[in-house]
Amino acid sequence: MSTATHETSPAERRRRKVRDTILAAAERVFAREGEAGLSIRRLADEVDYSPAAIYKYFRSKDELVDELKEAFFERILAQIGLMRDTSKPFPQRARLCFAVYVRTALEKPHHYVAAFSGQAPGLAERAAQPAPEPSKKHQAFAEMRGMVQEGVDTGALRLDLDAGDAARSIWAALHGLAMLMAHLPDFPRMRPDEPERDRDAFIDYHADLIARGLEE
Amino acid sequence: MSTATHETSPAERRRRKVRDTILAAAERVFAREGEAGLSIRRLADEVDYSPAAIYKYFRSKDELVDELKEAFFERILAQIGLMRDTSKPFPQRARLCFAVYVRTALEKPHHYVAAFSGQAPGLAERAAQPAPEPSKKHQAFAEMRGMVQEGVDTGALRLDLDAGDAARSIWAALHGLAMLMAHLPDFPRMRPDEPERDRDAFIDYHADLIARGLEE
DNA sequence: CTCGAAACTGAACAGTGTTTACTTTTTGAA
DNA sequence: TTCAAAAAGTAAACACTGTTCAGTTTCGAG
Repeated sequence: MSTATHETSPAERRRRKVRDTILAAAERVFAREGEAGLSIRRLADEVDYSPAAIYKYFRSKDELVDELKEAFFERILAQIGLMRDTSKPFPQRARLCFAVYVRTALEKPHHYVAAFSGQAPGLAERAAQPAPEPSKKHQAFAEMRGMVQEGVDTGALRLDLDAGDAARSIWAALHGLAMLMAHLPDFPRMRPDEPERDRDAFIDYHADLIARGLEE
Repeated sequence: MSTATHETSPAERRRRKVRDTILAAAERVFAREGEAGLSIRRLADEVDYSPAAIYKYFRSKDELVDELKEAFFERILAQIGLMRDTSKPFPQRARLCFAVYVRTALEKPHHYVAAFSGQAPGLAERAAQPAPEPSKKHQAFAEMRGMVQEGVDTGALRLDLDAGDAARSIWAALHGLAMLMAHLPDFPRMRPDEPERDRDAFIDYHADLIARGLEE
């Protein structure tokens, strides 16, 4: 190192730029066609490199895709974070927060589904890192728990609630709707002969039902 | 046809037997290793046929796997059906039914996850069949709706509930827990430093929270 | 026994993620 | 400026995948 600060050498910056180009191209394809549509060869084509070149920037396809997923979950985290400091009263705020989670997840259904499809990082490679992931998922969970705790403390929610368990349950319920809607393109409608349904409205409905389970 | 009834000729029976053998082998592998671990070549090896032979019995791997998934969902349907005629009072019965859905789903996590992973049969091949699937999924949903309707009619649940919407919401909430637990091998626990958690107990907890949202 | 249909197979096609050996380019110091 | 070492990039191969096709073998009814 020549000067002083942990600077970025020109080479380093150039490298980072190429890496980002690859990542951006991958993001484009992935958003439209999901993991199935994203092949290394196609990606290499898109950025005008050889397939092998990709491996100079990412250890594997999984690692590359993981980065896309993490980035997306960071957005989910940010969006529900925005709800935290809203001035609305608690019951509304909670419902809004729930709905925002699902709505944001559905901005990129392929990303969201993929985030819960890869091998659970427990069976395959256990004891790899001692503290592998405070991953965005966990942060999103922590955010939920914080909100529940506030509700319990202020008396807006049942007093006998354990914030952790309640947050887990909430998360599961929201996750389910997100997954279902990501999978069934017009979910609230279940048969073709039913009338078209408003997805947004149903998300609110679901959020309300969850909130009710915590209140009373 | 020679005699009278829609009988099964020896050839037909032999064919069915081979088909079932393949299906059984596929089931074995799939239950242990999921769709990723089930390749046509490996399956062919397992049943001592050539890979091409499989295609005399199944149009594609997807069709084969679909049969495994449908069969499994039939079991889920049967299990929650058992709860219907239980003599327990409604609130308990509902909670039991919810829990049974999740527990049965987790008997074969790979099956359950795969059932919601294949392409949503809407974007790709629309207008293929007019009435493509009253699939077991829909029947399971219908079962839930029936239960909700009973609860509303007997006054055990809120009177303003739409049975259809409520059932959808319930399904989503249960689906979420099943998916989460299928993905995270020790779900209620989120960090390795937390104490081990009882999965079964948490399923009951979740079922209770859902039920509360419908009562009061 | 015969002949057509059904069962079955080996080989290939087009695709996948990944690795290896090799060439080209860039870089930092003498 | 020169020169060697390191980094960037690549063609070709490996070991897979689902699937198809041209054949061969087996079987069952007339």
